[in-house]
Amino acid sequence: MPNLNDKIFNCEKELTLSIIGGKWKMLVLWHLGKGGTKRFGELKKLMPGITQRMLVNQLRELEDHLIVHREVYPVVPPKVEYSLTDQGRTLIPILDSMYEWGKDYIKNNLDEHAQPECTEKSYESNG
Amino acid sequence: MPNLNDKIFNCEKELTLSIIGGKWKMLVLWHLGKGGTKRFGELKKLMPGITQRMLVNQLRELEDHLIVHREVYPVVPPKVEYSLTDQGRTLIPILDSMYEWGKDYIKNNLDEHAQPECTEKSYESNG
DNA sequence: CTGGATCCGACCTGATACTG
DNA sequence: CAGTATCAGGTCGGATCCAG
Repeated sequence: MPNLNDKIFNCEKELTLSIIGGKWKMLVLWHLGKGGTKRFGELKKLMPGITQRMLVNQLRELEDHLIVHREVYPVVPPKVEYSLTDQGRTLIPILDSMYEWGKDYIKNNLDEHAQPECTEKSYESNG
Repeated sequence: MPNLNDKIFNCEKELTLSIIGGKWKMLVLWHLGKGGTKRFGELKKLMPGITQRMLVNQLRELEDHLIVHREVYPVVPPKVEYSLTDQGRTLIPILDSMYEWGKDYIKNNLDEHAQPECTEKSYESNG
């Protein structure tokens, strides 16, 4: 069992989990998968609760794991764009499954009259 | 967006993640899904690295979330059996996806000559 | 605009000892 | 056998300040 960053896993499921498991990683993946390439500021705007530090942090880890691509434009007002790699895109179906499962879970157990916030499947709005 | 245990989620994916996201939860789910009902001691034996405290802990959370069922037998040497609920079983396909993804990830990126430990799909050995 | 560096608190995880 | 109680360490997440 290979390890990722000096972490040992009992199973490859845990490797997968460690890649998408950060508090904000799935949200990043979601927005990138759904809206395509985004600038740092755009992502930040899309995730109201996140701090800069965390966004940079999560983005970096995703980049290290070859899930997102970081394109730096050497212009005077710095401009950096983030997008999913091909490999990152393969994660989307899993996120969708998790989204559906979570939705069902709410329906079956908590069953409150709350409206989910991520109603779009990531495939759709991307074109 | 309902919350689980006083935790707020940005999306139902995160609710799902919070249910399977514990360090040992997926392993528990895996063993229960693959091997069926198991006693506490059996689970502990199946997860060499885990401590009693953690196993109890993870099992309790899974139970609270209605993912595993806990059957207590009032006998002199205490006997407790754990099994997946119907709802818990619906999580297995997601774990399988994550397993497959992780396996591919290793193949494509780390590509070491290590042998995975969880080679069985949870469906197979259970039925 | 994008992100680095630092400090800090909360929570998760773990080792050990004890109990019905 | 199956837990509970306690104590301790480490990692994660977050606020704030600084820089190219």
